[in-house]
Order: sequence, then C-alpha cells, then structure tokens
Amino acid sequence: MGRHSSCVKHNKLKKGIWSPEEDEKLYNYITRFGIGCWSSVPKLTGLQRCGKSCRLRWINYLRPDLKRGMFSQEEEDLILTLHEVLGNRWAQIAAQLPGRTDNDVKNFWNSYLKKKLIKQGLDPNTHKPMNKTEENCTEKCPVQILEPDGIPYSSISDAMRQIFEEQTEISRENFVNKQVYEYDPLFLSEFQAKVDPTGYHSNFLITPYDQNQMEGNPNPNQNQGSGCDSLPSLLNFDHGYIMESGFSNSTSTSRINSFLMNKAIESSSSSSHMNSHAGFDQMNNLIENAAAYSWDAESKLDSIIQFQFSGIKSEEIKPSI
DNA sequence: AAACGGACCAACCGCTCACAG
DNA sequence: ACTGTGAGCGGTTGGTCCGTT
Repeated sequence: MGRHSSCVKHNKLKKGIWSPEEDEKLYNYITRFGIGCWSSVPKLTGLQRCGKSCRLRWINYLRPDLKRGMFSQEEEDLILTLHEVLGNRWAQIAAQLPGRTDNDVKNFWNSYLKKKLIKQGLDPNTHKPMNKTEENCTEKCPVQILEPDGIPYSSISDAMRQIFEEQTEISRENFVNKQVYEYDPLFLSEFQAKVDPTGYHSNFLITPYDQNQMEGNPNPNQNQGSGCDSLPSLLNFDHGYIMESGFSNSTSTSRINSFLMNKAIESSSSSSHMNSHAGFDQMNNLIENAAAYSWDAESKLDSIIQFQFSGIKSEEIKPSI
C-alpha cells in the first residue's frame, strides 16, 4: 500500500511546521466535535493538510493532556526498564507514561538514553554489556520458563516480553485507548530507586537458592551481571503493591507489575516440581535474615518475592494458560 | 562575528493491520 | 477472497537552536 492514500491524492497539501492559525483550527475542531474520521478533518476544518498530518499534530502537540518539559528520573527509569523488555515499541512504552507520546519517548531515547547506555558500555538493544550474549544468559540463568506447550522460552527476555504482551492486551482499554490517561503517581514512584538507571544493575537480591547456584563463583557480581538480571529488574519494583493486594487484580496502573508476579506465582504454585516445604523454610529464613541484616521492610518483601522464583526446585516456571 | 557541528524535536515517510464493502 | 481505505506505528529526515572553534 505504501504511502498513505489521502496524502498521495492531494499533493498540493501543505507540509512542514504548523502555524498557530492551523493549530487553532484543528484544536477548536477536535475539542468541539471530538476525534472521528481523520481523513475528513481537513475538509471540515479547511486545513490544507492531510488527515494523517492532522492526527499527528493532535497526538504529538495539541492534545490537552500532554506533559511538557523534561523527562523525570522516574520516567527515564521506566523507559529503560520497558525498553529492555519491549525493544523499540515506542507506542507501548509511551502508553505507560501518562502525557508522553511515542514520538516523545522515541526522541528522548535516540537523543539521550541510547547514548547514555553506550557510554556505560551497555548495548542499547539488549541493555547488557557489549560483550554479553543471549546464549550466556540462557546458559547461566537458574530459572527456566516454559511456554504453555512445555517448550522453554529461548530466553528470560522472550518470556517476559510474552507475558508483557499478554498483559498489554488485558489492560489495553485502561492504558492505551483512553483519551485522558489516568495518572497513577504510585505507578511511577514504584520504579524509583528499585531500578538502577543503567537498567542493568537492578535490585537483584541474591537468595539462598541463588547462592547455591553461585557456589564456586568467586565473583558474585559476575553472576549478577550474567544478563539474567533483567527479570528481577522487572519483578522487584512492585512488591509492596503486590503483597498488599494479595496478587489480585486492581485498578492501579501498577497492575502491570502485579500481573508479572501473578503469572510467575500462579505458575510456580501449579508446578508439580515445586519444592514447597523448602520454600516455606526459605521464606522464614529470608525474613529473619532480612531483619538480621537490618534490611528495611521493602527489602524483606523483595526477599519474599524473590523466594517465589528461587524456591522452585525444578527451575521451572510455567506460565498459566 | 562567522562557520561549523552536534543535539534536539517536529513532522514526514513507508509499512502493516484492521475493517468494511 | 479480494480490494480499498483509515488508523497506527516505527524509522528517518530536515529545520532550528546552541555551544564551540
């Protein structure tokens, strides 16, 4: 199909920067009649623009709920985290950032975040050190996630991506299609301080199970940087909400995160391979240890959540179907 | 002061997908 | 099943700004 048909037909249409008059015409029209058929907007407004151009101008500039100005640290962290899972799916990433457009996010990524990662020696595509490979991750990661048909996902990132996409479908009406986004400050704040700005050295707690896995490894940091920490970086940030909500559905936008956890926990509990008694012991130990190490309350919860993964003896987490 | 180059960002282009006829 | 159209998305471009030489 190629070029948008309405733009091909009318090659006399104006291009380039929008004038304030054009903006006013479009703004007045949309605020009065709402968003309908974009292709008819030029005719109805008298604008010498194609419908596609009108749509873009509204979405990227005129929409009243747009957030202007610099990206906050929370937004930056969120973009990094989501990009690690979703890749260049700017629209999906932007849908989690109230008031930001895909264009905003894309420009911010290309002009700042991408360079920042490169500067830190991280591959902007994988968010891992330049010399790390996906194979290494699969090889070293102690948790294997199976697809519904029992075939393991090729990597943690693939599994997380799949889970996120399922979630995105579920929450689409709440996140993507709303004209006015419901801003939930909790959602963004939950990312704060839980995710390293690098998107790499996330808050990945080393559980007893992990320590077993790491026996003989003189450098725990090396294990931490095996490329598998992308999973905890997504899972740790919402524990507080999850614990309070009992892993149930909620209207909070942070249910993305609880969804991820629910997925894993449902899966682990349904797994016949889970070593449950060891799991409870580990949980108790973790709480006690957390107190002993003067961890704060959040860290305890982190530990509990982490247990849900680390306690799976069979190294399997089957996503629920 | 002028030239240059990099950063930023608005807008365009080309493609896919969904849907109606 | 096929075709045309509209909507949406990601990649890219080009203009402007600003700092540096």
